[in-house]
Amino acid sequence: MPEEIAAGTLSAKLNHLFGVVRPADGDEYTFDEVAESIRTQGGPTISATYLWQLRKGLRDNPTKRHLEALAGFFGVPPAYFFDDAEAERIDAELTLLSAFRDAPVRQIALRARGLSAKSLEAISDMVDRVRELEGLPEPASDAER
Amino acid sequence: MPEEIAAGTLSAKLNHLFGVVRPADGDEYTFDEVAESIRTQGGPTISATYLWQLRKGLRDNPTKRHLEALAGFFGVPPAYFFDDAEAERIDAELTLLSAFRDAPVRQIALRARGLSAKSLEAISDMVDRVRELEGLPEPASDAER
DNA sequence: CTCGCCCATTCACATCAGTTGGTGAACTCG
DNA sequence: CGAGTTCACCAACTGATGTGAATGGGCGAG
Repeated sequence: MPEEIAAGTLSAKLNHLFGVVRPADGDEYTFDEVAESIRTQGGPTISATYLWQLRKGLRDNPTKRHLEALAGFFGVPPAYFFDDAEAERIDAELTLLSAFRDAPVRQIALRARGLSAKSLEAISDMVDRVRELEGLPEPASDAER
Repeated sequence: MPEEIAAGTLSAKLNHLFGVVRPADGDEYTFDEVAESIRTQGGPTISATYLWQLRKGLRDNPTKRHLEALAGFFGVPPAYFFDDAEAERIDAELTLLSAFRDAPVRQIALRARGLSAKSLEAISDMVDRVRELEGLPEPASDAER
């Protein structure tokens, strides 16, 4: 039985990339080839062994420069290695962004800035009550994670 | 004279983020606060000292997990630290978003979403009145351009 | 002024990211 | 069949990343 690889891990992503981006002749890139290619294309040194460790999941948590190099080689944005883990957070971000496109909401937020904690709390309560009055559902809290 | 910081470096970006995303009372986050906050919000441990080193540019090349944590704290996608173009684009939004960075304010904004125009107006008026009560100046209108 | 606190900065050190130098299995070509 | 290559895989080590504990400056309270 092949070793389990949890989805969304760096290991899984690298594995996928190796499978998908291949040299002209059909077979997967070899660890040495990738290492060599990265080095010659001006990237940082990266050992074939280390590539193997990353793909196997023995090492996760590479540094910024190595992530850049890997992303560069496989032709994906560096975000590719983060997205899944950060998907939720980015979603939250998008929710925020869409909220502030609503002009009146934005205006309120801008003006609420700098108010005392007490006042903010009062206003927050009031918004909730009005929300209830208008029959809107509980909004997704922005806390968590 | 302040030390030169080359544009586009991690140092520069962090520096910018510190300047832009601030706690409720106007001053910048302290290194301890950031470290503490990241830790309590389930992130990896990160020392105040290390944050300082990164900001100062004495260390670049943090690991994946630390990048995730930093991005998470400042509310930017991890790509912010990689792609310069992306960083600029996000910066533009960030300025506006800075109002929402203040957790309570953000909460209000999220909950105000979807309310009727009438309710929004009422709340807006209320905010203005409280603002006046607390002796805050007229906020910069977010109108136009 | 002086005590206490908070904060940036410094430095000595520990931990873990990343490398070096292997072993053997599989595959090629005499 | 061997001798030579090439590859995944392993393990012991090196050094950069990241930490903790100490230093010193700034600032408000008493």
